[in-house]
Amino acid sequence: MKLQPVDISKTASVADIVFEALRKAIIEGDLKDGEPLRQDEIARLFNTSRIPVREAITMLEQQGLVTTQRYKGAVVASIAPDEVAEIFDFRALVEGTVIKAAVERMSEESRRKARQCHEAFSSSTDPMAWGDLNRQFHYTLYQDSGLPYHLGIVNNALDRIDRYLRAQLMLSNGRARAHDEHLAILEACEAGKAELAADLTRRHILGAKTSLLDHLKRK
Amino acid sequence: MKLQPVDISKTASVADIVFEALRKAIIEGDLKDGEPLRQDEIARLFNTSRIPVREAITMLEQQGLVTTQRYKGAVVASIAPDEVAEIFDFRALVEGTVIKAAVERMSEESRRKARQCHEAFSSSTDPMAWGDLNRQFHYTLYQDSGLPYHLGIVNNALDRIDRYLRAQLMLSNGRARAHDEHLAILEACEAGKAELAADLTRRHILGAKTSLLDHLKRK
DNA sequence: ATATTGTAAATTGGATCCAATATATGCATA
DNA sequence: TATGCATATATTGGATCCAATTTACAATAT
Repeated sequence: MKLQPVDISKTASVADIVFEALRKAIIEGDLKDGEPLRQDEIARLFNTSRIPVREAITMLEQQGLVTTQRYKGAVVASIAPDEVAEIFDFRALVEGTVIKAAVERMSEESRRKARQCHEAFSSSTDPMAWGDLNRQFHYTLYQDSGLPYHLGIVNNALDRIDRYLRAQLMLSNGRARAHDEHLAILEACEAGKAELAADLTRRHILGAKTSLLDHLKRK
Repeated sequence: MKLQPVDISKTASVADIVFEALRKAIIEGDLKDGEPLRQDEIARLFNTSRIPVREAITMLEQQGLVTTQRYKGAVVASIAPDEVAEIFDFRALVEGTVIKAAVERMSEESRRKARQCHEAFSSSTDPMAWGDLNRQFHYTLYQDSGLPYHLGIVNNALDRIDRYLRAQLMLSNGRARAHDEHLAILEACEAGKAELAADLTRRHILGAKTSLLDHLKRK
């Protein structure tokens, strides 16, 4: 007998499913800043009761993706330019450290996968896919860092500003620039130059920050 | 008529109260690693139903303070030495950055309050109070950083290892050493030496890390 | 005695119901 | 018309109930 074992106790609850769906909708910008989340409406959409929906919403609140007021409900969290800037600074700090650790123990497999992501990013013509590919590229480079706690925090930070990152990529030369900078980072990783990769990553993130903030102010 | 206005819509729900109580119990070590959280039992303790308890538990899970398994329930999250080490590294990285920003804009008020905390820490004979005073001291020094996002993350990291920090303070010369290092940090802040304060803070945290890990291994 | 199976008790997940609060609507009045 | 008030409706928070699953335990077989 050969069976692929599945740990049932880790299967997703209804709340998990609702949470993931809402999270995706928020970070992809399908649910806009300040848009209210009606428990009843969501429950109907998912053919369930309000209980799992409420659970999903409290999860989202802990993640900072929605804000709730007692008896008024939850709205998609809006985020001030100041906080966007701070999160980019934070990312530069942490992701720099993470990639440095990762380069020193990066597997051949990860390098290959990263290059694949990079190529997919370059050749994709679907602006909606850019955000995913961009994120996947970075994540692949971080994977081998051996710093799961750092990675969790980085992922949460990325969730908070994903919408803006996507917007930034669609700016005039956002994607071309990302392409070039990604390539430089990738080459540093492949050459085993950890400190260089860290430096390029930091600059990559801070560059995206200024570019995005310029754009936000001009509007 | 003079009234202190209170925003009713921000008053705590039952779930918030339960959450805070459980959080406190976990970080102070009253609830031990791996100890199960029975919804029914907790609900009875707080004279409420299981619904707010469940909400509190999902909040704790998002904070990483408990882990849950479907249909099996929640237990206080245990934390491997590796992860303790990683969190200390993370703290050194972020808190160094935070205190550097804070020194450059620290108010007279905050400096005075920090010194008060330091003195209270020195003179307190209650080992249980040390943890609080230690944390309050650091937090006061970080307050003026203008980096609320960073502060939130740091607070969460502290929650995760608070138990171990308390243990570390009670080690042979843990408190004496903390006292000396705190004093050095405080003086650097008062002298406006931001980079020095950052460096001392990083070393303070990494020192606590090695001291604690040594202790964990010896056991 | 040990292992295995079946059943009862305990526990969690989800649905439904009620209470508390907020929002919208209509009416009266200046 | 604009303002204030009262009521109706909508929405969230919490309690209770039922279903799904796990855990404890007794009975049975080897």
